[in-house]
Amino acid sequence: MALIETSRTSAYSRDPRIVRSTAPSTLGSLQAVGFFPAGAEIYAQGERSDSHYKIEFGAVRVYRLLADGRRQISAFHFAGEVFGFEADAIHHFFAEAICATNIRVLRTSSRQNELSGELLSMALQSLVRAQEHLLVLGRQNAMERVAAFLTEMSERQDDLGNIELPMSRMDIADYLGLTIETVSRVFSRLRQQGVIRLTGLRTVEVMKWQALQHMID
Amino acid sequence: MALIETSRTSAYSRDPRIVRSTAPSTLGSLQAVGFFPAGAEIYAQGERSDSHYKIEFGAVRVYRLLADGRRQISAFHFAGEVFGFEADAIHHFFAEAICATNIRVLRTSSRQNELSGELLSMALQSLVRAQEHLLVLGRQNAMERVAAFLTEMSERQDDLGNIELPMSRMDIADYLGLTIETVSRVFSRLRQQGVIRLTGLRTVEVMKWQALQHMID
DNA sequence: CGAGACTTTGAACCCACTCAATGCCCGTGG
DNA sequence: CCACGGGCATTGAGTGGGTTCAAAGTCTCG
Repeated sequence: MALIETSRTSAYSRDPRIVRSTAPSTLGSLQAVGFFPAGAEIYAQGERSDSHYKIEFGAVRVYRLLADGRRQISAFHFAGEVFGFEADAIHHFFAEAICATNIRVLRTSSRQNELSGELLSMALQSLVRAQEHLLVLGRQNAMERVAAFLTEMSERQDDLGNIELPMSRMDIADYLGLTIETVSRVFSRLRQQGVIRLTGLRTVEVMKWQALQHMID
Repeated sequence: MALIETSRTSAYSRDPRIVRSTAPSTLGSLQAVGFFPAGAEIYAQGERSDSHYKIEFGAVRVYRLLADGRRQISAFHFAGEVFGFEADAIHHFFAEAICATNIRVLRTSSRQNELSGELLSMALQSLVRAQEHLLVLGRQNAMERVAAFLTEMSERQDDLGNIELPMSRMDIADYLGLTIETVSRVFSRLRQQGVIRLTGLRTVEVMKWQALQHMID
C-alpha cells in the first residue's frame, strides 16, 4: 500500500511505541485488555487482522490516508462499542486512541458461528452508520455537516443537551470532509446564532435543538 | 420520515407501479424470484425489512434522499451480490433496479445462525466498500472520484479494459457526490487526454491504466 | 423521422479552501 | 506568581474548483 507517514501527524501522536498492559496469552476465545494513551495506534492499515476490539472506556478514531497526507476518518467509536471488522483478515484502516482508552481484544474464534449473531448485529450498525455518513459527505454543506455531527454525537451519549467531544477540531474536520478553519467558522456561526454554547473547547451545549434539526432536515 | 417525492425524478422512473413477476408465497426459508424493469423500486426507506436480496442478473442502486431532493447513492450492486442488510428490521434506504433485473429474495430465517457466517462475510464486504467510499467523498476531487469509480467498476467486472456502465450520468454523479455536468466534463477531459475512449454512452474503454491509477494514489 | 430523454459544453457565480495572522488555553519553569 | 512557549483554535482576505444556469448536441425508440 502506498501509504506514507505524513508531516501533519508529526508531533505527538504516533511515535511512542505502546506496550499493551496485559499479555495476549490466554488460550480461550476472548481476552487481552490493553490501555492506549491519547494518540496511540491500535492497528494499522495492512496489518493482519484476527480480532475485534471492544472499548471499555475512551474513544477511538478509524481512518484512511492518501499518499499526500489527506485523511478521512470513517468512524468514531466510544465506550461499549466494537470495531475492527474486516472482510478478509487484513486491516484496511488505521485505528488510534483519541484519548486515554482501554480496549478488550476479542479474538475471532474459529467457531465463529457462536458469536456471529451478535457480531453481525454490530457490524450492520457500523454499515448503516457508514452509509448514512455517505449522504453527509456527498451531499451536505458545511453547516449541515456540523449539525449532523452534533446530532450524531448527542444521540450516542446519554447526556442530552451537553455534548462531550473528545476529539480535536482536526479530527472533526477529517470526519466531516472539511478543513479545521471551516469547522471553526461554523461553530462560531452557530454560537453567534445562539444555537450552541461552547462551554469548553471540547464541550458543546445545544440551546436550540429545533434550529439544529431544521438544518439537516 | 420527512422524505418526499421530488421533481427531479419526475419523468420516467418512479411512477409505473411495478408488479413482481412471481408471488412471494412459498413457506420455506428462501424463495420469491422477482423481475424488475429499469427504474422499478425494490424497497423504500421506512419499509419493514425481513429479507435480503440476491441479484441474479441486472444492477441495483441503493440510495438516500434529502427533503429537497438531493440524492446520495451509497452503493451499486451487480449480479451475484447480496444487498439489503439492515440493523433493525427497517429499511434505511431506497433500492431500485437500474436496468432489467432479476432478484431472489432471501427471507431472513429465524434460525439466523445457519446463514450468518456467509451473511456476515457479505455484510462486511459492503462495510469495507462503504468506508472506503467515504474517503472518496470526503477527500478526493472530481478527477480522482471518477478515476476511483472507473477502477472500482472495472475490478467488479470480469472483462478488464472495457467497462460496462449500466447506470446513467446522474447515477454516477449521485454516487460520487458531484453534478452530472462535472462528471461529463471529467469524462471529456479523460477522453481528450487519451486515458479513456467512450465506445458507447455506457461503455468505457480504458487506454492508459497507469494514468488512471496514478490519479487515485 | 420526430420527440423526449439524456449528455455535452459554455459562462458566471459561490462556497469552502488556502494562506496568514492573531488569540486562547494550559503546562512548565524562572 | 507571572512570563514564556507550544499546541490548538479562531478569524480574516483572497483564490479556485465545482456548481448553477443556460443552450446546444446526440442517442434511442416509438
